[in-house]
Amino acid sequence: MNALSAIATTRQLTQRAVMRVLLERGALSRAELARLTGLSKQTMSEVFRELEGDGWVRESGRTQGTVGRSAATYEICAERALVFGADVGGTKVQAAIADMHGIILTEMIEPTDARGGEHVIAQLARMSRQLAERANVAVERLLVGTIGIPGAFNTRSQRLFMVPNIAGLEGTRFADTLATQVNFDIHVGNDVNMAAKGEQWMGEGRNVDNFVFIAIGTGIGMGIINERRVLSGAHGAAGEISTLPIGADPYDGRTFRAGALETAAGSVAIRERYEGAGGEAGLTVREIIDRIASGDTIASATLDAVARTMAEAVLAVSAVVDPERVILGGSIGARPELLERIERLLPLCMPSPPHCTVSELGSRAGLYGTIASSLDHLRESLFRTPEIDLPMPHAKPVEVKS
Amino acid sequence: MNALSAIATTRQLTQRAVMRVLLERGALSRAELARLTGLSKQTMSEVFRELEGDGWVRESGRTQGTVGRSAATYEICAERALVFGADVGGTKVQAAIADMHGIILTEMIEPTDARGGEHVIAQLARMSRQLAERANVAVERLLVGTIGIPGAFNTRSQRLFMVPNIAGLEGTRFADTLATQVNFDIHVGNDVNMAAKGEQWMGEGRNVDNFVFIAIGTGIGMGIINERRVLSGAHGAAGEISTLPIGADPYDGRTFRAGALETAAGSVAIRERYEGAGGEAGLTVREIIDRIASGDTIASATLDAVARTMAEAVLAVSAVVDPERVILGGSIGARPELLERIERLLPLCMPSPPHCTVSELGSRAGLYGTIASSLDHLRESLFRTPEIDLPMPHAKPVEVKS
DNA sequence: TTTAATTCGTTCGCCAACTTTACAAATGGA
DNA sequence: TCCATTTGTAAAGTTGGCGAACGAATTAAA
Repeated sequence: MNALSAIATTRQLTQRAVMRVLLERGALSRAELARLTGLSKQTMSEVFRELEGDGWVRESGRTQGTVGRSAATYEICAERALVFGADVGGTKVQAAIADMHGIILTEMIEPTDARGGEHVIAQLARMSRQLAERANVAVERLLVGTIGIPGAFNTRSQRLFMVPNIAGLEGTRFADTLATQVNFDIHVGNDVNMAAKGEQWMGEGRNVDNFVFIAIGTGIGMGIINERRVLSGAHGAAGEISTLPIGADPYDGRTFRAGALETAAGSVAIRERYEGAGGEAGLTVREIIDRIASGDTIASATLDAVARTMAEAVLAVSAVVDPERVILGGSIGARPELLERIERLLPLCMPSPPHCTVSELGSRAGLYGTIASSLDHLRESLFRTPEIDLPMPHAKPVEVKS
Repeated sequence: MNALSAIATTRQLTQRAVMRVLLERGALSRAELARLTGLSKQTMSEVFRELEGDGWVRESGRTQGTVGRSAATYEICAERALVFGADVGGTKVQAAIADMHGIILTEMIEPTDARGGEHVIAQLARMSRQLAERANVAVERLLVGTIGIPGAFNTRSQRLFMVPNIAGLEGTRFADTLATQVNFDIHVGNDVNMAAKGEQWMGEGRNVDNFVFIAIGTGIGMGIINERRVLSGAHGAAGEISTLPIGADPYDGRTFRAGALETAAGSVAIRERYEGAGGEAGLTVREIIDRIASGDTIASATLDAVARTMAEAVLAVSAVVDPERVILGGSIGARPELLERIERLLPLCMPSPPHCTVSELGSRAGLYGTIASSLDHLRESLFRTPEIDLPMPHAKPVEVKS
């Protein structure tokens, strides 16, 4: 609490309280808001004068039909503050901008700039400008952006690690660099974590406080939502379950890099397993799974084996973080044939298996997650009551006196 | 923000800010505090008059040696609010009370009431009274208590589950029942989580934001500290790693109850393995490990195998929650012979293993954890700035407009 | 159509909490 | 001894919010 602020914050607090309620409940009259917040009507009038002056709210109509004088209702100017989100993959970039309600105004997809590094960053900056232009809004309205990337962003060092799929980003201060080019706050997250966040916002994870999103495709990754928040771990590597010691010997040198689980259940493993069991060579995983319907027993057995491994992975994950639900995604994870098998196997290896489903948002989960994350940060910065926090050291000397 | 509060909170906020700084920095003068908080000297004087009147602070001395008039310094009356902590095990109960600084005033140990259920609850209530009496403080000063229990406490239903070691507690509303008998807030946590919290406060987990505490004894359990907070999971079962599918086949009916990992690396498994390999029958695990020093190769090989399994468990845990550090505890986990072996094995199965250590607090970790947890709750209720929170619904309809 | 009841939103007077300015009191150093 | 410096209090002013009262608007009832 700095000089002058002690009192000045009071008004800020009430403004924020009003904005929060308004964002939640939609259009409301001043009198209703006074009742909801416990503030007085006069205060409410004054607060609204200020908020309206700053463009945060506007009159939206009048109440009718009830006894008594009709009231003016106010609503949030949702486009007063906008957010940017982009899901950067090895091949394509999906990006969008949304207003404070999370309504997506514009969205676009283009191939990831193959030159990587600075070029990708410049590409993202350009896309944010283009999206604003197309939506016909001032770029200055963009206040927060979140980028999902297949890699680990170390929040302490502010550097990106483990980004094999995009050239020239390893070890860069990605967020800072981009932030200087776009003039708004940038947050960076792992793409699978973002997909999990997307499912939390708009998909199978709605109203679920603790769940995991497992993406099974070329690689295997997981995003953990714990108490409604993304769990990142010490180095931003939480959920990197490709290395789980399941399905293959983790001490084997060949599994060291890709990880035991990925070696056993990734798409390469599936093809090898299928071909090794006498299946036709050269098929994609999608084609192999498609063949199950037409009675290909080798394909079926292959998927059985994968399911058995993945069920063990679900067991392992449940043992550690105890999710309420498991959402499967990715090109392989989204297949109902796999879900079926996993659901059959789980009760055989654990007493109370978590509820399993398939991703609701598919390839859009990551993009939605970046928007959701941006909205979180936006609301946090706009509406959170500021903590008076000098860090409170936790460890104090203990003397046992008796 | 409820009725009437908007104004009333302002002074509360400043009082809390002052208390926080004072708790952190120790004795300070009013002028110093004014500078630190940014509030004016007069406000500070007034706030101190109030705090002193309520018994929260007292004059502790005067500054000397500096230019200018000497100032009166104030300190927190640490014994103004006390906390209770108890670690309930199958055989014994460790309990203590501490002041606001975490200084333990009294502590005691007694056998767990074998009749279980209500009797254990009554025992805890009595112990809290006895401890207060012995420390010569009024019981009314006790404001918060935390109980560590080998089981899972479901915060939603407020009921205890999976408490095989203490009779008559399964499914009870433990916290509520105890709270009515003691007249202060009661929080309940898993004993291993509490041990982790203890290590965070006073042991190997100091200043480590993300770590896990693995207890290896008769059973195997884990407490996860994520971003400085205990990670509980959806059903309070996070960290129940005895069921990890490692070291034994999880689909095997025999491992279904105890869990694969525990079947492979618990104390029963160690004895069986040792005897199965031709070791002397009837030894305790402690004795088996002790024999390694005197050249018992069977004992050494037995522990090698356990270490190999536990290293895989560490790998699995790291893959999921990415801890910065792993702390080993429990009668077996605390043995340096095991740590040595695990540390040798980890680099063979994972690229960047977490730092591993042995518990610093040993059997006191759990008790310390309950005290730390109580202090957290106490400080939260006394000093946290209240959030104005009508829950902010996150999911809003999205319309893709373009 | 008139009147009553009800609700909205503003004005007025007041309070609580903080700030700035001013100043007396205490203290170490020149 | 005097002075610069710092502490702590007093007085006056500012900001934000509250309750009461009241006019305005609107529906319900007479």
